[in-house]
Amino acid sequence: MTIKEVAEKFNMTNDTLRYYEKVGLIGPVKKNSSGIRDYSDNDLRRIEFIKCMRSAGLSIEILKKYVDLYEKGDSTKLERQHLLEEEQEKLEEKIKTMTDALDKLKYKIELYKTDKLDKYL
Amino acid sequence: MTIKEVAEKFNMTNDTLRYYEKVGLIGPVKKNSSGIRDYSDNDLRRIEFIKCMRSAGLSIEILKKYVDLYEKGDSTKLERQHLLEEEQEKLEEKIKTMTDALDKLKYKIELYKTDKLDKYL
DNA sequence: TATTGACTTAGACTAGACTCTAAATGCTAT
DNA sequence: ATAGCATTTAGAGTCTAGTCTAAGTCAATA
Repeated sequence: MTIKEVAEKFNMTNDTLRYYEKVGLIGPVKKNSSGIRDYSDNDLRRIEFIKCMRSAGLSIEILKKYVDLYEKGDSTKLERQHLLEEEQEKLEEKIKTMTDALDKLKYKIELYKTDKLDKYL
Repeated sequence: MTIKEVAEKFNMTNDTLRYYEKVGLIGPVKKNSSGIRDYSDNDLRRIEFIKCMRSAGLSIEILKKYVDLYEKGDSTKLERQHLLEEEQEKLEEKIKTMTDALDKLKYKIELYKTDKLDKYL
């Protein structure tokens, strides 16, 4: 699969794909005889995972750490699990924060709708 | 209230408070005779709102737009409501995205825990 | 064969949101 | 009154995560 096809499939840019490869989140992707990337199914699986985690706000740094551990082999399984568990906690907290803000936002909108808005911002 | 007290109360830095004031999210905050900020209750209310919305990911740009509309008076009520409704939608989508990612993360952790991990990242 | 368009690289640039620095002034305690 | 810490300003610097540019290569088409 070409970079363009992958980019379209996952709704991201060619630049971002090359950038992820450069920082070591994916690949190195195989190139054909004339130097053009040809993404494998395994590459696609990784990209999907990375994309999903990035969209949830996991940093490139933490994902890189996870990928590096994975590359080191089975001996890092427990460490990888712990890393993911930490990110799970952070994510749960973030979702909680956002849900609280959403509730406040909804309440304020309700004040607008019922014209019970007070004099403050 | 001094900038330091406000910063502590809301767990942010003096710099951030001055920055928010510079870009027009709050204030201008009153200064005492020797030029030092003295935050009013109204300032605090604003800061709390801004802080909450920022923590949910609303951009400074959009919050500035909201504040500017507020400053223009009652004639902008409907526009403000619409702005908030749009942000509500975005926020709901973001929470959904994050919840989906969280589910995948939990599933992967479960694979680690039960040692059913497949050979992929 | 010439052009067009996709791909490649290295490296510069950008946006957003702070965060820090320097130099000046002010407040408090000794 | 002097030290030592907090505050002020303008403006520079930082960090993250891309995004863009320039210069070059390659394959397919007119």
